[in-house]
Amino acid sequence: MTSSFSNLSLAEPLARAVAEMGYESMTPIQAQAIPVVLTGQDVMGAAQTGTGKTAAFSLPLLQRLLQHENASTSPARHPVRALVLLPTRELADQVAQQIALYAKYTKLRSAVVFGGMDMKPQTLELKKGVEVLVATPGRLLDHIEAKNTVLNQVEYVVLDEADRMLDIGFLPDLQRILSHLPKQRTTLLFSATFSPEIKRLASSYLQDPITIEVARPNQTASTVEQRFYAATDEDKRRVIHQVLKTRGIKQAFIFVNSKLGCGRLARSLEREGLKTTALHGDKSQDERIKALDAFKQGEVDLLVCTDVAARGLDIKDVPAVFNFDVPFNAEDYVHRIGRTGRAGASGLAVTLVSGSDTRLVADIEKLLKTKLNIETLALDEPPRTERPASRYAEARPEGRSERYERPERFDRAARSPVQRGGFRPAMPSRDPFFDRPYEAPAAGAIAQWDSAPPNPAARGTPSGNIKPRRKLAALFKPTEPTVAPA
DNA sequence: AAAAAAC
Repeated sequence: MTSSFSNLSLAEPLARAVAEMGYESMTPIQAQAIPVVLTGQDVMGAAQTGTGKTAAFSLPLLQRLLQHENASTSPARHPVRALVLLPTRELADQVAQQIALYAKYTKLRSAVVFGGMDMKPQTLELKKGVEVLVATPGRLLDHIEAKNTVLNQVEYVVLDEADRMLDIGFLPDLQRILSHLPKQRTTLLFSATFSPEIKRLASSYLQDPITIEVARPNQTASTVEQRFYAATDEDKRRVIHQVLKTRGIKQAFIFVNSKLGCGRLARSLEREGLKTTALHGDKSQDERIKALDAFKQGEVDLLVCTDVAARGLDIKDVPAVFNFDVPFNAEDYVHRIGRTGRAGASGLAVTLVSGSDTRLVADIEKLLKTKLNIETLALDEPPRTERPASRYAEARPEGRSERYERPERFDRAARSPVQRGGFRPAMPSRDPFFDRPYEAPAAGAIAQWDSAPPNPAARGTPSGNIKPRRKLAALFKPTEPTVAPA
């Protein structure tokens, strides 16, 4: 059985677009999903991203839209007939661009709506009418409420990254959207991971679904080398430096668990001489686009990001992924490291494990059904650096006061930084990072606590800016063994 | 312990 696109008997405009894009043989997910989607049945598909999933559902979807005219409306109107929902703006954009390419020789119109952008251009497009609408949930609900679009003619719904769309954070929005759709419709769910709960929940949205599993669900690509290194929070950056150096890695994603930590880590790494940018959901859409672009263009080497970038982003040839923080959900681990080793390329995934993360690693072991070995990396002695006497001594012109050093001030009314007639000082790192003498951990040791201040009284700061760490005494108290009731 | 998605 040859699985080539030319055997599919796609409608001429679709076949032309596919040929033009250089597609010849189908990927496994395409070979399996396309015939099923063409029948119009519901689908639950487990497939790694980067395997041609978007084409796998959108080509047969477009084919069906072309085959079956919508009888209930005049051809002059363009009701939304297919709705594709995604959990992040970047993904929505990416999928919409692909669909637009596939549909470019058809008369079908497509559009994408997501937040962080002006409503008006989106509204205009929706009012002109589109057959295929790609969206993130929040903004779509906005448009529904503003009556910019009506979804009562929708024949096909696709939930991409379905496990995320069905998770508790998205579910209310999703249910509201689905309540606007006809009950009689085809529903397609795709994800690389399906937890048992999500599977159960998903099946309540599907009618007699066909299950497609091209790779075992919840699996990682075999081309990705997975490493787990024990490291305290302090040592984590040093491990990153060293792995980048010894492996000769040029570019990497570095995942963290919080937006705050994301900005902080990016700044630290930048100070340490690595070209770094940060990507997280508190950045403006403009900044998000710029960060991703800079990474794609190779202008920066490291993209420090939250799970906003964990799923589906199609960036070619990312040689490595670091988990600076172990993800809270084991499923997210699978998605994160799926950013590397795509389409058969080899990749490296390094997860940095501190003492409090062992539980999370155990969760990953359970999900992957694999024993994971936590190693200790012998770190090189860090180079000693010469410090100027004062932090800004080199940059401060003679006779200028220390107060002159802040280069810009923020104008609240104008919502923008105001340049002062100053200079941007060269900022030597104050970070003890490079200067700290290194103590090699015992083989197999896991850091017991991350940089706990030696003196409990020193926790917090007078300004109260820094929250005290967890109550250390409680952590070290021996726990009573629990006895099962008789 | 968090992130994402609307203004």
